Amino acid sequence: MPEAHSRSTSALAQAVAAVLHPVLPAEAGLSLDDVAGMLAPPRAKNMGDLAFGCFRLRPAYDGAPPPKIAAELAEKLPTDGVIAQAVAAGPFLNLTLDPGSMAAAVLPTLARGLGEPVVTRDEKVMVEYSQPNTHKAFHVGHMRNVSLGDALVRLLRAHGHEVVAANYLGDVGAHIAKCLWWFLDVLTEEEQQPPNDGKGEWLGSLYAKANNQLVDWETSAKAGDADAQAKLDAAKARTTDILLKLESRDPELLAVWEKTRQWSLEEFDEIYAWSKVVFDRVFYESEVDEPGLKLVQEYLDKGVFVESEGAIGIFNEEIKHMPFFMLRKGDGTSLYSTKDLALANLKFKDFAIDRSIYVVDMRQSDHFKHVFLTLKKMGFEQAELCHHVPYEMVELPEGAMSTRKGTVILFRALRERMLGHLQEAYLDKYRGEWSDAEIDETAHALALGAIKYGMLNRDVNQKIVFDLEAWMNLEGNTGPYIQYSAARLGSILRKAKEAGKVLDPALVDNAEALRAAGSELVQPEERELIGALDGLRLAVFNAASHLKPSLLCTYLHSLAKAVNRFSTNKKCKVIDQDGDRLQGRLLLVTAANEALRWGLWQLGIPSPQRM
RNA sequence: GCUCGCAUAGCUCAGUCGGAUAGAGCAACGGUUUCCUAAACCGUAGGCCGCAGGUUCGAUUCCUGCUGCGAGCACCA
Repeated sequence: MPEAHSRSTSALAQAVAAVLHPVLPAEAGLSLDDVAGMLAPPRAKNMGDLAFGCFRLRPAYDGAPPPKIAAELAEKLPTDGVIAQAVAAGPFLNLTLDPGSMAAAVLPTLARGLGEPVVTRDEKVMVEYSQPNTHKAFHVGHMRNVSLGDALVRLLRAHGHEVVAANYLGDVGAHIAKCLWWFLDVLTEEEQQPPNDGKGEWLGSLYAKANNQLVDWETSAKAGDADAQAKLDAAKARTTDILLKLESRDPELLAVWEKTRQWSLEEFDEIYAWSKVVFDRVFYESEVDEPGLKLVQEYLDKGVFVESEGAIGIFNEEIKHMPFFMLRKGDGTSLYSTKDLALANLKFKDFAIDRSIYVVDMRQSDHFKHVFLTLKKMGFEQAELCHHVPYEMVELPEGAMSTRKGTVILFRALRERMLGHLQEAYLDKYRGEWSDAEIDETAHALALGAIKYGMLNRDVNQKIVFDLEAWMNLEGNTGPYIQYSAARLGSILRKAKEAGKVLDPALVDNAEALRAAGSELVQPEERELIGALDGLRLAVFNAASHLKPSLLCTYLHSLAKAVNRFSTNKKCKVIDQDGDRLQGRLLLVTAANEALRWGLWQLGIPSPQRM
């Protein structure tokens, strides 16, 4: 029976609910799942494994106070199965569970391996993310979007959806015109040669120079500088000329555009490969600019769109503070908005999706409200199925990133600095002992852990202040901390195997043996770890259904803490055990190792075997 | 001005459906290694959950108003 790796209730809660539910009065009207959903870990560890709040039972008990209900339930509850002890504590019923039952309920599914996602839901979802512009630099800010979009793709798949991961590259538009203006009119033929390495970044620097020059001229012109005004006007005329030629596919310009665009695309491919991000479909703005303009003309003729100050657009009065949504510029060229109309159409037509998610920063919230509203007014009913996932910006300690001020951290510099630091601080000590390839691979995995976890471990509507030094510290609540706790578990399994001690593969399917092995897991750290592992599916469920990977981050950090408490405690050693206790601990370590690695991978973070 | 977001420990942040004594990380102080990885673990200290009302048996959580910070608001994407 295929099953998505996410559930709204945990395995332990379900096992307990099966015993608790029959004891509750039918008048309470609670289903088995309701009861399971009301069970949660108690406030403090010494209160037991699960707690049941009796507040909602009040009406069924003629309004009796919850503490009295809890006391009554504690009396009635059978304690010879999964529930070993039931104690009323105020309005709560605190339950201590039988170790063998806990282990049997939680560990086998994890120890078997969670594997690849299975489609269990009807809703097919497209997640569009990344959307970098060609001819512009790729920097840390873009990494938040990539990390977030990729994690959402993975989480929705784990949640049981069929997902189309889509990218949408900005390969046409005003920024291209500015870059090509600089490239063609300012650079000499000799200067037009890009470096062998980092062609895309080099192109981005040309765009930055062009843009800075235009801003400078504009500033001077406003201050009354006639010369600057003349230069600005000329440049603007030229960029418009380039833009028009680009949209009409002028052969000469097209050749330059194709050549330079390719430099950026190659760099993006390299970045995505390093980031372990894969797209099922890449859309290009260049494939929707013409269809977009056609749509604008069509709906202008139909009277849905109107002309205003030379531009074409629509007045969406629903958005009071800025009702006019421009769809075609006065010079006849297209805008981001123009292309978004055609793109939405294309997505639904080509992929038969049921839901379309746009991962784009929060500043575009009004834009997408306009897009979806406009689509609806055009009679495109599927606009209802479009959904913008906004997120806050990434800033530097000294303030917002600015290409102009040169304060951006470009991707390549970020990568090199992280890899260099990780090797020097943690991995160089293994030189000679490990192969260079393994050291490189481990540094790569840790760098991904640091940057992705850093970007994801924060609610989407919180700003991130990116402090490279702090993130490279790798202490505390970080990706590498979680990777480290998994590596330790891997190390335990590896050393146990060397000592000839392995998990009996038949154990996970043998109820009797499971109970016997599980009953040995009585140390507080072991019980706590089983309880923590029980939360994995719920964490994935919440992260996927709320589209918030940060929820999984928070869970994995608490799981890693439980793992490290177990690994550190000498009373929980594995290798010096035998028999049922050895099997119980091997089962626990195997399950925890799988949970951590699988959980991290749902965030796009690989786990090194050792570190 | 209008719209949206944020405000919780010294700093950076969690806090599921409104429920027990509001939790982590960093920084500070003290402790743990005859080592299944000290990138770890344990302990101490640290709080007007921005302010004022409202709803509720119960509010950090929901509602209203206010204050502070940030972002967006016509030819950029």
